Amino acid sequence: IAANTVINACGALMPVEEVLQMLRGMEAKRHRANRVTVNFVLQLLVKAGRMEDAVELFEDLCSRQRADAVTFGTMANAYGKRRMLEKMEEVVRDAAAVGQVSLPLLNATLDAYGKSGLFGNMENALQRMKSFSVAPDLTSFNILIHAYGMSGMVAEMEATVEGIKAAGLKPDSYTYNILISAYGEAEMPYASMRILQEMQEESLVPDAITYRNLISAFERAGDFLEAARWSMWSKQITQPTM
RNA sequence: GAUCGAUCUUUCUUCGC
Repeated sequence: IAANTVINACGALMPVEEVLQMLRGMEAKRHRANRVTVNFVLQLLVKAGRMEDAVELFEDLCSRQRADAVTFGTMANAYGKRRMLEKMEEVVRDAAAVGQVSLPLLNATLDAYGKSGLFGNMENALQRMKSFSVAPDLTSFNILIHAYGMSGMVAEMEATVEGIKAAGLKPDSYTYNILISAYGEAEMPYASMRILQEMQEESLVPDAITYRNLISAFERAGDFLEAARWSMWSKQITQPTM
């Protein structure tokens, strides 16, 4: 009934316990929580750091064939974020077994391997997408760029940026913010600045993250004057006079 | 029956481990 709506609307503000009780209450009364609601609760548990409860719910859903692509994606990401990579792969296998492998799930695995510095696994995960007949999207590319950038693998990163165009996609604000951060990490702040220009040429609006990344880039390179300059500039931009 | 909308994936910060 309306309990689905209540959970979806208020779930984020309610104690997790209450949400769980409500969900169980619905099951007890044979009111079936819909798939979105169940997935929403699963995500709540994950965000609350209650992996044990999340796993319990997940396994319950699996055993009753009620796990869908979002369910598997949520769990794969949860394990990936915790760097429980073998568990994550189990989820991928489970999802594959029932034909519920999604692009977000695969992207979550890319990110997990990338952030773990396991570039070989990341490449394999990328190749694996083909076997699921899934094409990498812009998020996939952003994940790869971030992974290479944060590890100072500038050549690989730039090759991946080329791949975006080759795939017929266009970089978005995430891409540019990641690149600005990456060149900063590599102590190439003027390359970061170039990226900001490109971003503006594409009519994308730099946000607070953009400026923070650029400021850090100059700070890391020891150019505190330029950093201060951008800091003042960003304050003017992001706090327009009223 | 189809499609769309609410739930999963990527950038800075804070906080946890």
